[in-house]
Amino acid sequence: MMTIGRLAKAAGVNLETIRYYQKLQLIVKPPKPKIGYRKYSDEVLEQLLFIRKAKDLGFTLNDIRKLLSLQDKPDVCSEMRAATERILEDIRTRIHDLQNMENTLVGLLASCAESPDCQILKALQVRS
Amino acid sequence: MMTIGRLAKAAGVNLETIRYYQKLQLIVKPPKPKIGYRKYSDEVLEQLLFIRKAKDLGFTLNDIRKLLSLQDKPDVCSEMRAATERILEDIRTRIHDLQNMENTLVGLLASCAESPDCQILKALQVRS
DNA sequence: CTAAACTCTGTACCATAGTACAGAGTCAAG
DNA sequence: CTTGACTCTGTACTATGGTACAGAGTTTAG
Repeated sequence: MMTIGRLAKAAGVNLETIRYYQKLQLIVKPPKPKIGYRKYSDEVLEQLLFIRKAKDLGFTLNDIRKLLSLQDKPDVCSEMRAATERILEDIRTRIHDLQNMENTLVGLLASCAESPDCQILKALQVRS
Repeated sequence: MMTIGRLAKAAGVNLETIRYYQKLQLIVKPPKPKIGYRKYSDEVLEQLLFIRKAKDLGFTLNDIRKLLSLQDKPDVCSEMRAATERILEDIRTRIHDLQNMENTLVGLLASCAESPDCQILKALQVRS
């Protein structure tokens, strides 16, 4: 059991971020004793580390809230797979969009090298 | 010359978006006559269409402000190339990061298919 | 026992890219 | 000449993911 400052250090996140996650219902806010500070268990620490890992994998906080809620359900695995597949789909779409942009920009740079006029500017301009 | 409502329709953007771009100094806010409404030229319309195209290519509004300011400079082409190359770099980094996420998620889904336990959950959890 | 360090609560602020709305002024059609 | 549509100004709100800070209460080390 620890106070919020130690929890933040242990999890490697900003103290304010923990309060923010509490507001978003990602983690539970332990009841405040009449006198003294809230106490946090190792379970909350593990949840914070879970959140960090999931974030690194591209899950949004909204995704993560769902993932955390799934952990208590009986059919965890299939729901987890579904959530993961949805996120994978999304990541692939983003990659595809970015590759389209990449190709367009590469084409613009190539045409720019061949001509004295600024082809990039021309491509963006309506009157040209 | 047209009023802001017609300009918005012609450019295919929300009227409030035009005011927002004015606030960000992306486009010039014409002086308000003592009586009557502001008048917008075709030049502003072209700038709005320019902004839309540049946004589709992945330029941020901040990038676009710089691009618009470059149009008046003598050495447009080289500055335009530099800006474009910078954005291309950025897009490639983003693609790379997303591909890493994609690989990790694909690996998780594959391991999940082989085991009755939820490998995705295990991968995210600290205690496991 | 006192003072520094920490916590609690509430609120405001950052970037990004807008959207919405109130209240006052103005324009245009019937 | 009135009424509905449009514009102007300023401010607040949306989502996302936080960060910062004031002022009050609490804990802990010296």
